[in-house]
Amino acid sequence: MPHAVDVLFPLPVPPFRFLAPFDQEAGPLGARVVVPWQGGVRIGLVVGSEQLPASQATEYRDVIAWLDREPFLAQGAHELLLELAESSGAPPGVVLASLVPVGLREELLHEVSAVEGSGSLALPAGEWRRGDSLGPAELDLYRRQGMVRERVRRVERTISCLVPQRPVDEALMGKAQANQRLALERLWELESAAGAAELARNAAVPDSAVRALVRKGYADYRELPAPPVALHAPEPVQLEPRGDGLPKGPVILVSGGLRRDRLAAIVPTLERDVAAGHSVLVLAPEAAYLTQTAAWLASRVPVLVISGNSSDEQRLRVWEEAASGRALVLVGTYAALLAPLLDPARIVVTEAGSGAYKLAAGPRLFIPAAARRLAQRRNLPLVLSDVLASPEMRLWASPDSAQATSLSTADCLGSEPTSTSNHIRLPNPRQRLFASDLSEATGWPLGSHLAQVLRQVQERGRQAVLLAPRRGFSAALACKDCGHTVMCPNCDLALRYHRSHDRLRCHQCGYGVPLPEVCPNCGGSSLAPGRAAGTEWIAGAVAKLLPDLQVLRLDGDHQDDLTPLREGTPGVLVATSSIFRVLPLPHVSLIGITLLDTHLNVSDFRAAEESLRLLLQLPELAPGGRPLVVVQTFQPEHEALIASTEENSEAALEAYGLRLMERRTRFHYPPFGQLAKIQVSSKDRGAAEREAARVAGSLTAAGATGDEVLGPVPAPVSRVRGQYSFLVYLRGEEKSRFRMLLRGVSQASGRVRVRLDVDPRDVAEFLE
DNA sequence: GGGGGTAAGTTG
DNA sequence: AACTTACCCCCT
Repeated sequence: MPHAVDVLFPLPVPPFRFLAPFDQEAGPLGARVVVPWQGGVRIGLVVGSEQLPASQATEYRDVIAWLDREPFLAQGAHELLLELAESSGAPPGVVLASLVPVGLREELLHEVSAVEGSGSLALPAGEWRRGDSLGPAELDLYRRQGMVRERVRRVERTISCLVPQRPVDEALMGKAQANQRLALERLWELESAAGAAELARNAAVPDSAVRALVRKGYADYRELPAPPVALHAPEPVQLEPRGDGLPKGPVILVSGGLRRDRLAAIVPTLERDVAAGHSVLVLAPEAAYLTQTAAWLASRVPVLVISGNSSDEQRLRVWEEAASGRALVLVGTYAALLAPLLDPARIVVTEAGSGAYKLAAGPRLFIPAAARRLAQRRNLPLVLSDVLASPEMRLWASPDSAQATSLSTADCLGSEPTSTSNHIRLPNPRQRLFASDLSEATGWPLGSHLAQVLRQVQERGRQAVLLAPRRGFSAALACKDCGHTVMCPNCDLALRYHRSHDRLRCHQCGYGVPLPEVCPNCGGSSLAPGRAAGTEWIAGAVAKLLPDLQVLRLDGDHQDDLTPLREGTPGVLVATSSIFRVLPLPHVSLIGITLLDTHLNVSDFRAAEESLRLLLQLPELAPGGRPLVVVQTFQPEHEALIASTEENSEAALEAYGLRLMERRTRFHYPPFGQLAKIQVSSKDRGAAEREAARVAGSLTAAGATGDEVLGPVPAPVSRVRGQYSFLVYLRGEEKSRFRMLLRGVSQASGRVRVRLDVDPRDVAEFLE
């Protein structure tokens, strides 16, 4: 009987079916295959197979070649991909594309030859020719008639680059050729671009303009040899193991302490795993944490690293090394989740509550949740560590969370707030924290309390870090006469004022204009910065307050060299949250948060928890020291702030953690209820609104109640990059019913885009 | 009619 | 996503 396989591609299309030819030995599920695709070939992953009656065999095309004899990904990964697609509402191919960073887009040499007796002028029999020597239509015809044999070979890795061929000339000076001219000028500046689409993005022109350049011979593709790369080995940093390993159990929590402490509590177990010949998968939320985690682990165990920053070649090397079966610890971001580790002992998710684990594009997966599914599927122990145990972590660690989907919190709440068998609580570093009530303190953006301790920093020759909520000078420029705020032409957002460049810039779309001299609304000359201060303003205020002290800045626009601070020179650093991505500053004695309310007031049910996590992470900036923390806020009595300042912090945090759980249960928020955000956007406001109403209507028609469907409502930022957005929320108690309703939401229809986020991390945030 | 652009449809 | 086809607009 003919053997059919279902093949998944890293594209937003469903799996397609092909026939496994008799003359080739078929590989297993999870192997990669090469199949006919448009005018050429493409690599896909086998996710299913079936024996077919001979009568149906003619409907499908043949697999050209099997690339693997073993599954290409971690055991069970092909099933996990389909499961994640189902739970996230994204097409399975999109999940594949974002979780598997290697092996699916490799360059292949495709060759064709005529089947005996069917030779033609275009394709002589018995002779192999390059596949692209036949036109797509011709190849398709031969394929349909069974007249062509095909084979593929791996080729030396080269990079196909778009390079300029001729300079801009007269023929491009016309108005109609403006885009092409822009693109060509950009290409000469860049010297080469990774492809037409990339150049088009870079030069902000439609990609047809770039294609026109290639057609006219101004630019062409060139194969440049890929530079050879070695396996990247992290530089080890000493880590002293702590305790004698983790308890046994399906899910272990490690909370409290510094990141180094949590890793130190985990590392004895990893050493034992490696000694027993096993490998371990360790996940980190972002590249900066990954580097540090890998460096610590490398001092105790053999470590491999894979991240979004790794090159294709490096990832491929890591993939091969992982599959080799060597006992090692693979440290990576989401790109490591499906790596083919042969015999893993466990999965460790560091910073497991971090919002940075939420994928920002493609399927909006929350990686710790995906890791949990993988661990469950393979029956592997899962270790979750974070400074604060989130409600998700607590639920997953509760004894019967595997069955219970919308369970009562009784199991979680019933446990004593002391150490349980599967939850290691490390002592939190004692913080000296002072909440400065902005309704009492005078001065802005440096209130009187903060100013006072800053003066002491100068007097004593110490260092301070001030955390600002945004970069730039101020969040807006407004007219004092008419009240007009200068807005972005593409977005429903105020333009941010950047004083150092004398410009206004949009932080959402990148639009920028020189500082207007008069109000664009009333023509008056009373434009002034709004009160929401950014790093530039705060740095200026510090310089004014402490004229003799060096003031450094660290944000997305501006990165001062921090070496003087590391060496102990007195100074003040004004930074955004990007400070958490650089190495710690051991001499800091004061940390100021200029406005905690920006965090507290985020429109999300996790806002308080995230604010507390921010406060608890502050000691990471100066590990070993015990800096004074001054928090400016209009809400000094906020529970998150109270929880972090309690005398007996472990007990207070435990109590607060359980309160968060209880509240999420009561309001049926995730993980105790289901929540999905559906964002409908279009350049045409009316079209977006109508489509959103249609989505909400179709949910209702499918049986959703008024409690379950909320909206449509205009998005809090109603327009971004020229796209108007409306939001519909779907809530639910029972998972299967929620999934059923969600399946009815179409992903795209014409010029209106529908984007789905199951369990959103920020309920109001704009989806890219 | 040719060139540039956008929209819509297809890929097995 | 990548690519092809259909169609509209503008210029000469």
